[in-house]
Amino acid sequence: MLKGDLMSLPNKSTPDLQSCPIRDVLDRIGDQWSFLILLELQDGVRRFSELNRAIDDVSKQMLSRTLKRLEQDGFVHRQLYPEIPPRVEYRLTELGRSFLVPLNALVAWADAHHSTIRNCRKTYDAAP
Amino acid sequence: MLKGDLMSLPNKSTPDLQSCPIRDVLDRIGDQWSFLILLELQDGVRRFSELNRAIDDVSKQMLSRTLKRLEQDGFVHRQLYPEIPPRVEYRLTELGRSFLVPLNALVAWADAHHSTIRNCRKTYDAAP
DNA sequence: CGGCATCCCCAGAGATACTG
DNA sequence: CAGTATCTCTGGGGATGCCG
Repeated sequence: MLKGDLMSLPNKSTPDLQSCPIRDVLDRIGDQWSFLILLELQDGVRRFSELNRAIDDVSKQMLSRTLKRLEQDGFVHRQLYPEIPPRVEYRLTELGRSFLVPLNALVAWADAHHSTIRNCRKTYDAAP
Repeated sequence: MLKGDLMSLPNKSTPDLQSCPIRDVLDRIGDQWSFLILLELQDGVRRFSELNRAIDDVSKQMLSRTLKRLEQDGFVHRQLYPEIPPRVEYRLTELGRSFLVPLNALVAWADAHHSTIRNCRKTYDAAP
């Protein structure tokens, strides 16, 4: 039952975080914006400003940084049209699309269990 | 295709992060330790010190804080045995176990695509 | 329009020490 | 053993402004 995968989690004797797949991946896309961008791109191509508007509480600074990292890791493809004014389009790569599967599973789980979690918090906080 | 779920992602007009399930959930378990703890607990009951040893680069400070949050959110059950010296056992709740499904999907994905990602980074960084 | 550079600031992680 | 308390400090994110 994923024993093999878990064995590749050994924090023991592997001070290098990069060597642990899940830690390496989550350190990159576990931030506040990455997954929102990926979800936004799942419907197709988006321009920078479109993403900025779609995720309305992200600054263009963070959007820029996050997109660059996603591009760097191969989740996203960046296409520049050298027009004036410049136009840039972002789309998911094959890798990025494949990531949508586990990501959407997570979204579905969160959606299904959110109210339960919120109730747990209330109960917990109500206790002395 | 999960359109319904995506519509519940609207950052627009919902300044309250709590109201977005996936953001709320990921803000809590998207940190560096939560998912490692959950994975460690999937094999059964663990004592505090066992977790501390299993995840060898977590401080007991952070382990304690993270466990408390996981308990608060209902992922983990904490059982105190009032002995001397004290003994505390942690185990997954039903909710916690259900979360293992999407989590393990993510682990499997990371495991399968980690080398691809690392190659992408190299290629990207090599480019001028 | 897209995106860096710069400055600032604070939540959060580490270190250390103490307690039931 | 299983935490909590306090302090410190850093790095990641916001705000602002400039550039091609």
